[in-house]
Amino acid sequence: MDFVRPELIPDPTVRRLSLYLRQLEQLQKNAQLTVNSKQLGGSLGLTDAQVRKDLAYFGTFGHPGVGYNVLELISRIKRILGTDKAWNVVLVGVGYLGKALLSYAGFAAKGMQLVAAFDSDPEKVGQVLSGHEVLPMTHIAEIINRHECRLAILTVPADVAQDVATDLVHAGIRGILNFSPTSLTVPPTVAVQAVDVALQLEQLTFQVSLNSMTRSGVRHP
Amino acid sequence: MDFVRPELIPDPTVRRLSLYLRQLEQLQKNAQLTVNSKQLGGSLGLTDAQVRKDLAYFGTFGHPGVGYNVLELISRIKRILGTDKAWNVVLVGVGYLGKALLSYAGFAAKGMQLVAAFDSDPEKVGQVLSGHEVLPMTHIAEIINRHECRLAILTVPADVAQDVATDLVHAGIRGILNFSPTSLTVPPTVAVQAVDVALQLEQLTFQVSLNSMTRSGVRHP
DNA sequence: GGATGTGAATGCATTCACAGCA
DNA sequence: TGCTGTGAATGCATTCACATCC
Repeated sequence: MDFVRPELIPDPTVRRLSLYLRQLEQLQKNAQLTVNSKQLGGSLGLTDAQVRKDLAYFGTFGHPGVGYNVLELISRIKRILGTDKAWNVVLVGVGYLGKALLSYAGFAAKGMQLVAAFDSDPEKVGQVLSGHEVLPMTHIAEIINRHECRLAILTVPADVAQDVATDLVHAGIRGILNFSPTSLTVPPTVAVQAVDVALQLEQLTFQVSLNSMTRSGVRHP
Repeated sequence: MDFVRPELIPDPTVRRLSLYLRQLEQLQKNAQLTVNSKQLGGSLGLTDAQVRKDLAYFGTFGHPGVGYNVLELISRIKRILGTDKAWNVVLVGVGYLGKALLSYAGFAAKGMQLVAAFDSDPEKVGQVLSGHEVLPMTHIAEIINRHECRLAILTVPADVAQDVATDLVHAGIRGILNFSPTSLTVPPTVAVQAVDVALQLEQLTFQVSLNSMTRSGVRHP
């Protein structure tokens, strides 16, 4: 990577970087060559200043009077996010969700190589799903080592998630995409991203309840 | 709901409310009767002050010198989030992900009634998946009306997501759980929660790259 | 002219620290 | 004493506004 003092980049900025990338890839498909901060932010509901400040954390790659070169910006952001390289990934827990993720094409598009899937259920071990053989949990450490995996997708039941996570970390995993509804405790050298559909549904019901309140019912001036 | 000036509650607070609820339900299983702000926050990596401030937005239901009554707090938070009532939900887009979500038990646990699934593919229409018959898209408005659905789960390809979302909103949907990797444009009366696995993977690769940089490589003082 | 990059100003969210209650 | 609820203080993130450059 090529920016200074990386530790003090705001988390929200990194989130938006992914959004910019998504938007830019769309523009690229439409054969648009350059984009300015107002356009890029507008479709995402962000201000132009926000976009410029975000990008400025990582260097200065805009062109005053013109905007940003779409292809250039795509490649810069990919390098920043680390998706310009290939990553080997393991998936643990082949339930409904795990199966769905095994057949998810988006991983490969982001440079993710799914090298193996694991499950503790002997019934599932040996099955081949979307081209991936399900292996027993006992092989986790060996496979992670052999393929130098740094990322894991965790789709096991909540009550075993912490134990599995600890094993993964010991085996060398440095980032976990956690689909189990539990807060994992891991060393500070390990990153965790939580995906919790139930939680997001609750956010929705809250917002919807709120909207229906503030618009129809009593006004709060 | 029973709190004043709901429009000025910080978004992060609402997110954490869901986390508290998850934690509290765990405590309930362990038959713990009360919990103080330090315990509740600790397991989630939050300070005690944070917990107290969050809860105080919605009233005063702690007991000085004691803490919070677990059962009472669960029921209060559920009421705040709106998950004490039942919600009818439709799912649109029966791909790999849609199928996985149809068999997801977590919905029912949060009071969600999945009333129908829709897909535009004639091959899929008529199939019964996890007890839900797949209906053609032409029936969306009618079903939403008949069951007074306010929530929708959107698992269609990105290029049709905006059109489907617009239809859903016209049919009366007020909250969308969006799994398509696109930013939806909807009226301010409609809430959207985005679930983007590819995006979260990018966050992970960023953090992992960062960690391996700042720990082994050059230090940035 | 048109758009970037950036210090300064603003606006939020988190943390502190303590009064008050059981 | 132990813990809550909360104004005050701090710390971040966003927005403003303008000097700068193509």
